[in-house]
Amino acid sequence: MVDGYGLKMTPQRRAIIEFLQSSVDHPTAEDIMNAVNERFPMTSRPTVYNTLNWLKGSGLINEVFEGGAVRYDPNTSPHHHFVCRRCRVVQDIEPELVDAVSFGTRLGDKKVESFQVTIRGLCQKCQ
Amino acid sequence: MVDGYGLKMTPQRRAIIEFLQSSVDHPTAEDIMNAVNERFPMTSRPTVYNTLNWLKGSGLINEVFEGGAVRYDPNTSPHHHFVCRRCRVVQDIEPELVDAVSFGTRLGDKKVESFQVTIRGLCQKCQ
DNA sequence: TCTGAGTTTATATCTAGTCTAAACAGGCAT
DNA sequence: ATGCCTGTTTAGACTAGATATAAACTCAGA
Repeated sequence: MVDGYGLKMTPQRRAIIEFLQSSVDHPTAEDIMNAVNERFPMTSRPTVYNTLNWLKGSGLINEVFEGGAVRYDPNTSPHHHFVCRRCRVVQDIEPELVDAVSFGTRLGDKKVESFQVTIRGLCQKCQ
Repeated sequence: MVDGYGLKMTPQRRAIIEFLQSSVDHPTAEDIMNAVNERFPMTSRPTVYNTLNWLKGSGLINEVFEGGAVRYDPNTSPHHHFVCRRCRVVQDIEPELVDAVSFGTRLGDKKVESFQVTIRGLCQKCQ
């Protein structure tokens, strides 16, 4: 998974990678730290974050939901959001501009209540 | 905006609501607190959060991005995510299950680089 | 005026994540 | 083998975002 990315393999990093590869439930950094500490007690928090940020930078893993502060939107009609990678501005996207995601109220076993499309890229100013 | 929701109007709440209504850029709680404090110095952080949570519960505003911990996903192929409202589990949704969002590499003035669909509802166990 | 429900405030606390400095480990030249 | 250099790990301090608690305040209604 990692060869060729210039990463020096260490037991801690191997444990983090193996845990991620075996996981199916999108663990948080905390989950990962707990799991790795069962095999390598005393693996420190910064090591976990260092490794995760590095794997992310190499494109080997993705962040599913960005953390950071919650943002509030007074527009409660259905619409989507565009986030600029550079300046972080968030702009509303009217739904008709997007080829609507359309599916029933069920998705396999799941009862769908709402969905949100987050589009990422560069805004006009940042291009 | 608020009449009929059983909310008692106070200057702080009015300022928060008016600021939100005039905003187009999805402010954070911090942004809101700073803005309200220009009109009502010493409006405390808990008051801002109380009011926001209350407006959210009344459906008058939406949270655009959930805060909380970042989650990591070793699956780097394009796919979407389902989040259960009750148990918070996150499951991968293969893209072919969703009527794909399709649009060009431009959306008006914006350069689109990626997009992510987050579907919310109840998972099988929680229904 | 008094009372009490609801609101605001200050403060403490919690969680997620980053920064810094010191200790440590391994590879390479001498 | 010894010493140096680079990169890694660790502990601990720190920051930001958010919540909990308890005391003080406000104001409508008796």
